[in-house]
Amino acid sequence: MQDQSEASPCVALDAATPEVLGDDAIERLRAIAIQHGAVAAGTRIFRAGEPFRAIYGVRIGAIKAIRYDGAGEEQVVAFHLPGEFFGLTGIHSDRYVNTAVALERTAVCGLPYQRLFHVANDHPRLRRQLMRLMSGVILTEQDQYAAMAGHTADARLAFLLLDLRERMSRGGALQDRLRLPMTRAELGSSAGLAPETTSRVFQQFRRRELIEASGRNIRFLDLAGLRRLAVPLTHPGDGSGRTTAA
Amino acid sequence: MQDQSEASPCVALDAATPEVLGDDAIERLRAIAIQHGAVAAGTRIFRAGEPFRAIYGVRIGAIKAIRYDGAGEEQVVAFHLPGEFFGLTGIHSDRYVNTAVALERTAVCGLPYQRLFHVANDHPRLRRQLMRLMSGVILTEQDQYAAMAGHTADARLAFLLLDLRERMSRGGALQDRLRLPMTRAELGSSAGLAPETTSRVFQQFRRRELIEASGRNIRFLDLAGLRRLAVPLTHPGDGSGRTTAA
DNA sequence: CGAAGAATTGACGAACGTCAAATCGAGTGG
DNA sequence: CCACTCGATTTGACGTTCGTCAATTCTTCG
Repeated sequence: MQDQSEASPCVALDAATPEVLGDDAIERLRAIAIQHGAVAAGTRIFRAGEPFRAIYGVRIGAIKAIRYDGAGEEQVVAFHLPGEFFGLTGIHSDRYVNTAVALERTAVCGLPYQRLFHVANDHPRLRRQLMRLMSGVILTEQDQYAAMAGHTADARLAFLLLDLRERMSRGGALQDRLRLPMTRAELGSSAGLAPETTSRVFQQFRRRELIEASGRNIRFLDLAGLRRLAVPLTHPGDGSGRTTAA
Repeated sequence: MQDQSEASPCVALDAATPEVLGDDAIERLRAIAIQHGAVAAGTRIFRAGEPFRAIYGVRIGAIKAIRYDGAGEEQVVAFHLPGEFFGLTGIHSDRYVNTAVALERTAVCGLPYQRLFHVANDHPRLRRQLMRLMSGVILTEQDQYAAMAGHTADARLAFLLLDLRERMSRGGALQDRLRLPMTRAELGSSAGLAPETTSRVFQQFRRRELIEASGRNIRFLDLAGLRRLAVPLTHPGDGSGRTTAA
């Protein structure tokens, strides 16, 4: 279930091991994957409206997927962390619909879609893995939606923090410290909250001794308390972990 | 682009014509598709936690995908209209994560996933179509999310009504009348709003002469006005229509 | 060291949820 | 066919939550 994201998530699609995909598929994926070097914070990987060419995996760093609201206001649609894939919506539209921006120094790898499709032509197990990957993205999307709709600012942010904690500890034990790659404003935007509200909820969490937070550095003090606040996300009979996001 | 949903959306995957899929693929899809008879409102197609077997398409009627919030409160995740597919999240989890309930007299067709996968083994174009389908679902999910997050009740409901109008006129010209398959409470829940708020916004729309509404029957009086209210959904350089939803 | 952006804090008002009660409407059994 | 009944919808009153505007402090990076 764990992976070595830093190596290349594009070759370990959705945490698939070589045993799952087969050596030949791994080999050919490696051949078509484009390993991009690290880029600075603020770099755009692609922009909304550009023709779709490849899906991307995060190797190091973090990505935000954003849209521009009517008034040109930025709205965060999702965050993408190491081991996760993004740009998948382009498959349907032949164009990217979101803009992808690096939140910090970030390295991604690209899988040109046409070539990926050709490789999949020879590898049923890769095909199955791709379907699982996309299904997992739909799932995370729905989880996020359900966690936000109709809940208080407390519940949304508690959910987001716990979610980020899980996703940022891929392949290792869950940490009780983490460094957020995004600003309060970006975190709030992804939860449909104003920056000030986000900041106030952080203060409240501190007062209640649920977390310590100095700037972007977070320390979890009371996980049980946070979980009580957050939306439960009842996946009945679910023992498995989370998946990559769009 | 149009389809004959009532015949069988399972054979016209995501509005794919026979020319797109090829006659043989169509034939084999027809062979594995299970055409279920119409069921009464309130019937559960599947429940969260049940083992995943098939993805479903809506032929006639409407489906709501729901989850149960911590306190056992029902939360609407999505609506599914004729021609659209649901149950796709099961691919990842091997279980259904939502419960699917018929909102009115509804007929669906099932595509057993293992068999579908086998058919796709022989048909690259079907594989491509499946990827497009799932990508489209991710896209609609994100659209919905972006339209709800951080916007007023007015904007959310205006968006939802316009969205339902488009989706309920598949294959035909857009109607300015439609009959909503869901209650105010369900509509509100899917937008993260209380039933009372939903009702009040409807009253406001009536006073402003944006719509007529008696019970579930809606008539659009001022589309331009509604669009001004609703969230723009800027898909830059986008001339295409919408897609099926999860 | 300085500057620009990020985070915090306060005050205020608008938007929305909650509780409660009244009305409407569709389906049902007699 | 009609009265009845249960749920859906509406309406009102009220309190809470959250967004907005504005000012201040803190960080980070050049």
